[in-house]
Amino acid sequence: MFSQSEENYLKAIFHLQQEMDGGVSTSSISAHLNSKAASVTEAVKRLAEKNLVDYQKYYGVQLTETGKEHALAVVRKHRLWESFLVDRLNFNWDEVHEVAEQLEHIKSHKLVEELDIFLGRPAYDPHGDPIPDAKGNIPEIPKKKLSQLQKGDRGTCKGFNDASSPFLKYLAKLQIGLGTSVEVINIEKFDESMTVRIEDNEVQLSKTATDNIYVEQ
Amino acid sequence: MFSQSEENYLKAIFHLQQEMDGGVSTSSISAHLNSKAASVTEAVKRLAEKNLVDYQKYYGVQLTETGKEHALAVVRKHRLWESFLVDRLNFNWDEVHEVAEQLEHIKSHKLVEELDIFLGRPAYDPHGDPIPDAKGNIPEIPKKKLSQLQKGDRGTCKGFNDASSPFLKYLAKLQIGLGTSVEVINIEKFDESMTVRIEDNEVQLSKTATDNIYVEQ
DNA sequence: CTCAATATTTAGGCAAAGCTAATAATTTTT
DNA sequence: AAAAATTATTAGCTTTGCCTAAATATTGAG
Ligand SMILES: [Mn+2]
Ligand SMILES: [Mn+2]
Ligand SMILES: [Mn+2]
Ligand SMILES: [Mn+2]
Repeated sequence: MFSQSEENYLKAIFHLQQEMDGGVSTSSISAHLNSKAASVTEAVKRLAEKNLVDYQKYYGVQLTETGKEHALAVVRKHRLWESFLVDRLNFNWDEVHEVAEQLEHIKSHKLVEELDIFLGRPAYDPHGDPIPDAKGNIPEIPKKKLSQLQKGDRGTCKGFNDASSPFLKYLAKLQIGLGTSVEVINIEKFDESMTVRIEDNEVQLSKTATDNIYVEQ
Repeated sequence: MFSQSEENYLKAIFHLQQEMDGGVSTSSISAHLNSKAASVTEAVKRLAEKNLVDYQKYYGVQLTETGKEHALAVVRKHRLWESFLVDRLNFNWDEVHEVAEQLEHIKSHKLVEELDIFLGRPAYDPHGDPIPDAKGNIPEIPKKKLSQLQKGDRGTCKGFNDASSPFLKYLAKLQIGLGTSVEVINIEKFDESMTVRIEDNEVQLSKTATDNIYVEQ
């Protein structure tokens, strides 16, 4: 039906439009996918041709209903496969993303459904991200970044925005994972870096790091 | 490393060279992959460039050592995934081939090894085909076609040459599966069709069918 | 409000993979 | 041993998807 490349664009646009409002810009897509802006322009033209996105020259793209449905189906597959790899095949949570990037493009309705059943219809993937159901419903949890907390606030880690292996390994080293309790001890004015308490240790986190950690207060 | 298309060619050549001796012809590859001879010629030139096959114009191709290793790795993945689909995800044996055609191209050494362990290192896939081990070793079982048996001979089904859904459904209807005992009751001279006994029933099988059923006497 | 900086699109290339039609080599038939 | 039939290769075109460099539109600073 759709090519891997097309699916990657749909997924990227889906994720980006959660963050921004209005159209998703050519440059944000190209940054997200490590490609060049010119390639993105060409790609979104093809997607618009197929009615998967609305595209206004110079003003970015937005997914159509069909485009969003398909993007959600890809996200569902990605997260189900990540769950499979961690829960059944002894992968670490920092090893699954690249493989899931490939597996998410396998086309078989039955495969997705049976995998879902086999895994016991999980609601969240190993990184704490919600898994859309077969109809594309996804629990809209209001996400708060750790960087948004104030001095003295406490919270529990609910997810991470960067699925890269280096970041996840870094978190593991600091003993930060899903469900970890954190307390903001101090925030440096000049670089917004944070001192947080995790169990009995105090650790320093850069703004870059705290921007990528989601918490629930 | 290698593209899906390249892997499909390697696998096709591997299977074809088991049957013929000497070089594998352009036309046999194109028939196997449902493509045109001209496309095959171009593809084998690219494969030869990468030292995956030896190619002599007009005289077909043969896999190099590297080419064979890679082909076996793809066959290993195909058969492991088929086993996974049938053993763990409730697929029927006639539904798995198309999906495995996609899954066999997923690139992750760890994934293959963990899947193998998860499945209990199976030796055969759901169709009775042997699964190569991580080093590419594959038990060379001497295959005999049902069509090669004589009147009065008995045998046990060990595998099938055609993995297509229609053929496998046909076999299921006749109650023929792996391990089924058959006895040759009669062979028609003019079309080589066979009457065989399966349990207490006698069924008629065309030469086309008996050519695709492997037995052990 | 104008001009420079930034973002985006267009133009022009390239490689992979496929196709059809034309050509050339091999094999089979007379 | 030719001629005919079959098989394989080459030539020329197409689409997808990506790139760089050039052109153009938008935006933001003064
Ligand atoms: Mn991921
Ligand atoms: Mn994830
Ligand atoms: Mn198969
Ligand atoms: Mn099989």
